[in-house]
Amino acid sequence: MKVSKEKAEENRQRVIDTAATLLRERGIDGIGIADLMDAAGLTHGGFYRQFKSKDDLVAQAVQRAFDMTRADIAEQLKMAPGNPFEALVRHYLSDFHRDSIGAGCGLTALAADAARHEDPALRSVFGAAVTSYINFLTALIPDGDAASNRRAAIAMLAEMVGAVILARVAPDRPAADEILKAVSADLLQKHGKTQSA
Amino acid sequence: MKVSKEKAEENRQRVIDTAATLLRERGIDGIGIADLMDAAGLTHGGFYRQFKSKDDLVAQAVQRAFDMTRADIAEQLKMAPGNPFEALVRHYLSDFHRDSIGAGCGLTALAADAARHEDPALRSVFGAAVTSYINFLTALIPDGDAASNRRAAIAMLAEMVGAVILARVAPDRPAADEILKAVSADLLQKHGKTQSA
DNA sequence: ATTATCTATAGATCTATAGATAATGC
DNA sequence: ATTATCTATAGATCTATAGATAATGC
Repeated sequence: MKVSKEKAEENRQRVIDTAATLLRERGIDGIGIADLMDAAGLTHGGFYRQFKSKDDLVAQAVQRAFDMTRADIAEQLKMAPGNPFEALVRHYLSDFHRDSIGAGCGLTALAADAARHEDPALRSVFGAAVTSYINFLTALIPDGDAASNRRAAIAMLAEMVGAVILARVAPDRPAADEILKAVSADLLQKHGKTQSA
Repeated sequence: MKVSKEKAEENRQRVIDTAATLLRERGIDGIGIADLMDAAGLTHGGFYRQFKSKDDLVAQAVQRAFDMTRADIAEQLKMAPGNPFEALVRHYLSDFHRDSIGAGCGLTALAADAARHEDPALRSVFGAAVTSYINFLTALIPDGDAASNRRAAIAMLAEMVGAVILARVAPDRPAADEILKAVSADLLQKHGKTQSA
């Protein structure tokens, strides 16, 4: 039953990865420790040697989700070196992002959940993610001076997060498509890019 | 123990009203029927004579939340007859809206939750709310032709919903203020209004 | 000897139902 | 007689813990 230290750490990481996905898919209150450990291939009794509490895991798993999204975005931008702004907009507002809650941005999946939870570690992870997104987008906007770029970055982040959330509850597929396309076009136009059809 | 038909209907409405608030505050999985009925001044056993299931109540309560927000917005616009667009933006992006999840727009409080629930009645309520918001905002935008106004309305809704959600998980109060102010300024500027300081 | 994981369970929830009660509405 | 609400409970969860087990790491 016991495994090597190395394997134990690997198991712990797999629990965090599994939770990062399942939490986004089902919400913080929507996944229990037994189901989660089962999905990671372990029994639920072993959970409390690796994590202090469910809140402890949730904070770590949400951090992991943001780290994975950040790496994913960096990779996407590397694949489109000429126009990182447009690449980001198209990636964030893609059908894939709308349809893959468990692999998508933690702000779209869990920010409303997090706003209700008081755990300081979790709140801190979300606060840092918002700050980090705003700084990242500010640097990506080519238009003007620092203050107006920061303002535009905040508006852009709100618009993208809102668009994905709304697309996920739109009445049907065409309505969801319309939301993502309208917001893509708005952002690309606002920052001086010609929109494609 | 039994009450009049009139009183029973009043009790049922109070349960829906109570749920409309508590669901927004605590999330769909965050409030149980016992607590809910207790908050409405009834015992939880009586619940199932009035509602088919928890899902049944949730759909009705979320509809009630949207109805209340719609009435609230109508009242706000009536108080600022000269400039309904600006009045809406300032109202939606107010500190009050950010701090009052239980009285605020259902899209900011529960859309991410709803995206995970498969109950058709609930999905239908959200789909209708998105459609209704878009049509309402389209009529409010003064700028141009129907197609571009609709696109701008979608972008505006996404931006406002995203801004309130982000402000609720911002790292601190100044950061939350900055988000609401930046998005207010962006929307008022975009549609030809001079922003006030 | 230590410890990562297991089985088993405590105690607190949760949704939903059964049957009793007592006031309404005929 | 009907029925809105009550008390009580079934059965399924949930978080967390206790103690056993067996492989690692000394």
